Amino acid sequence: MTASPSTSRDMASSRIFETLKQDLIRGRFAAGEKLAISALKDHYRVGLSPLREALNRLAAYGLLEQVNQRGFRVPAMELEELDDIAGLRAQLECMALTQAFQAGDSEWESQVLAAHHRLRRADEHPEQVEEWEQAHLRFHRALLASCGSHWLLRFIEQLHDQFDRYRRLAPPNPAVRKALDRQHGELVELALSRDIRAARALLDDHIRLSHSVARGCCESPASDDDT
Amino acid sequence: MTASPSTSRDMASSRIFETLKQDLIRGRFAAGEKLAISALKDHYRVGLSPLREALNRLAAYGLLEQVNQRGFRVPAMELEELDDIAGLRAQLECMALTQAFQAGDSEWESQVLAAHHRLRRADEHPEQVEEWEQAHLRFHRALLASCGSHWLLRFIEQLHDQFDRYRRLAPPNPAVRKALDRQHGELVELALSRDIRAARALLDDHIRLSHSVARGCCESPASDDDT
DNA sequence: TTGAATTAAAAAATCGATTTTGTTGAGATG
DNA sequence: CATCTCAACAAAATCGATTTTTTAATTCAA
Repeated sequence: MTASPSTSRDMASSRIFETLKQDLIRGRFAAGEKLAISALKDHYRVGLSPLREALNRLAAYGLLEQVNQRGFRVPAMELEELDDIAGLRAQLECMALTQAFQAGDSEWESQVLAAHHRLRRADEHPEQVEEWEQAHLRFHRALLASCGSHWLLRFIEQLHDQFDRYRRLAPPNPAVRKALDRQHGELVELALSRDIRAARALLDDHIRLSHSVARGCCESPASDDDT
Repeated sequence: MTASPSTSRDMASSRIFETLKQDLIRGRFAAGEKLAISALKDHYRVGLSPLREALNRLAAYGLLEQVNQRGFRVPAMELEELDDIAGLRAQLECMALTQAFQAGDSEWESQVLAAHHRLRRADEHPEQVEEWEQAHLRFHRALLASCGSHWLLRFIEQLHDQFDRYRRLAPPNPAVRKALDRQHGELVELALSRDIRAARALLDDHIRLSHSVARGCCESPASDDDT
């Protein structure tokens, strides 16, 4: 983790927000589940006020739904919505990629290379899923970082989080995963050579391929795991 | 207002959220201003908990900034950001327009016509600014409503709110306003005839023109007005 | 037996008070 | 004279209790 230089310990509400956000993306809660607030309070060992503030933020972000006078629930997962998310993600990321290639300087190139290196390292430890997930997110972030549009990056991040919520539920597919990994390397090369056309096509393919994997999320009986 | 059939009175936090959202977009607070929470509490006559929940939602939505341990502040207004917002808005709305034209049925056509009619009616009462603003927002919403992408519409709405925050601060320009109004009518015609190419060009122009007006937000000494 | 009405239990939303943290300015120190 | 320290203050964040609303269970009448 590159962030938080010990000087800035943040509020309880921010901590619980991050924790809940990750748990929602990781699929720790069932889709459509109604969240029992006092149960969350006990489980995460936080007070009611910070917890409710975090829930409100998550609802505004789209990772929870707030129903009038009856609390919060985890959004349902529907293939139709996944298709929407993936399609829009492809369009927005291709848009950002073009701008990133046009505006990117050598500092950007370095960051992309560095992020890719960390991703490959994370690949070597398949047991540390969360490390890989973080490195993967950061690689895609680095690739588009120089696009110059704060709001575009913001929306892409939001879509990525939504997308991952589906993808993480889908059964892994080693063959496809290998192809996806290869594409990461190819994206780096195309970034360095500033081949916009080829890179757009590749990124579009990349998201499409990942999308096809994520679509498996609604089949398997969600074999649970981990900590 | 078409919503809320008396049966569903919503929570204090939702009410204060809507009120604050509107006040932020209308420019009732100075850009960069730090919000004094207890002052807000007194002014809006609400408790601390619902108020804080509303502030958290607004921060997640992008209409406020939350600073670590020192409360909330109104985001600064920068021309650079306005350009970002307007540019992205143009791209996303043109994207949505294309899809809306392809998927729109006769019900959609009716809604567009109806929304346009209300907008023209609102035009006749220049003193009721808020009525016009609402009708205007709803017209643009209706035009894209049939695009089929929940998330695209969501982002467009968010950008529209951000854009209006700048536009509302800019001095009015009756000549340009007239041109913009004319474009609304032309958009309706192009929608009915499904002329995607022309409509895209027109919508792009429309946003660009509105953008040029909004850019005046940083010059004038913000002569205040209304209620 | 069904179904509307009542009420008891549970959960969410809100309030008022407390704790924690950041800010300011007076006085001490170099 | 500038800078540092520390107390007093102000503001934000959090807690625990109360109020409001929903949900479920149960009763009573048709």
